[in-house]
Amino acid sequence: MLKPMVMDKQIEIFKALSDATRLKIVWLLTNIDEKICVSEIVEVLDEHQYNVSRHLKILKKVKLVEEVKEGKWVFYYLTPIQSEFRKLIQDAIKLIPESKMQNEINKCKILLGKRDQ
Amino acid sequence: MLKPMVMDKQIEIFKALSDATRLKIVWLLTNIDEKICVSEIVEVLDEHQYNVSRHLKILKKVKLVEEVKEGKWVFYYLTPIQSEFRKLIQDAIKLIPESKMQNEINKCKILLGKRDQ
DNA sequence: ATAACATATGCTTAAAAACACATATGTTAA
DNA sequence: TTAACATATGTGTTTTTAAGCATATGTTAT
Repeated sequence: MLKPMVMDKQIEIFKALSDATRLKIVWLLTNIDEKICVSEIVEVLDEHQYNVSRHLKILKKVKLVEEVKEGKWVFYYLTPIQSEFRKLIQDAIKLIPESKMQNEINKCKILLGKRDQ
Repeated sequence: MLKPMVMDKQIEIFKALSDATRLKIVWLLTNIDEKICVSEIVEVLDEHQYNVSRHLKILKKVKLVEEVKEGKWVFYYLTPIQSEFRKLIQDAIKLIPESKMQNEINKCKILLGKRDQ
C-alpha cells in the first residue's frame, strides 16, 4: 500500500531545481529570455553534451522547459507560466544574482552575438 | 580542481524542499503559523519519529526552520524570512492547496486543540 | 551515398539520499 | 533513583540520482 502522492507536482519542481546544472539552465533561460540550443548550453555551462541532454529531459518532464526543433538543432525555452506557483518560483530564480553566473553570462552573450554574424 | 560552487544556497533550499516529508513539514508550519513539536509532526504526518527528526535536521541546516527547547519537547518553527528569495519560495509553498493535505490538517487541528485542555 | 554535425539514450558505475532498527541522550514525573 | 517520555543519532541497507563512455538517431552539406 503506497502512501498517497501529495504535492507531487510541487515536489517534482523542487527536485528538478535542486541540481546545479539544471538550476543554471533554468536561470539562463530566465535571464536571457531567448531560445537556446543544446550545444550552446553545453558551451556556456562547460558540461558534457550527454549530461546537458539528460538534464534537459528532466526539466522537460516537469514542464519547466519546452523544446522546438529547427533543422539539426533543438532549441529549449521556458514553458510559459501557467500557474501562480510556477510564477513565484520563476521570480525567485530571477532573483539569483548575475554575479553568481558571471562566467556563464559572458560566454552566453558572446555566443548569442555570434548568431547574427 | 572542484567546480566553483555557484547558487549553492538556493540549490540547498530546493533540495530541502524536494522531499515529501520535508515539504509537508514546511507546508504545515507555513499554514498553522505556530510552533509545533516533533511528536506532533510525527502524529500528523504519520511518519517514524527518527525520520521526522532527521528531516528536521536537514531543514534546520538550510535555515528553513529553527528550534526552541521547552522542557522535554523541542518545538520547530519557520525561520523568519530574511531574503526576497526565501519570501517568494515561502509564498509559493503557501499556495499549495489545503485540499492536498486535508488529512494532515484535520489531525493537526485536533492536536492543537488538545493542547489547551 | 558519405561525412560531419547535433542530439539523445542504453548501459555501467559511483555517489548521495532515504529508510529501518537499535540505542543513546536528555527531561520530567513518580 | 527509577520509570516513562521526547528527541536525536550510529550503523547498515536499500533506493535514487548523477556521471561517464559508447553508440544510436536524425539532419545537413558535399
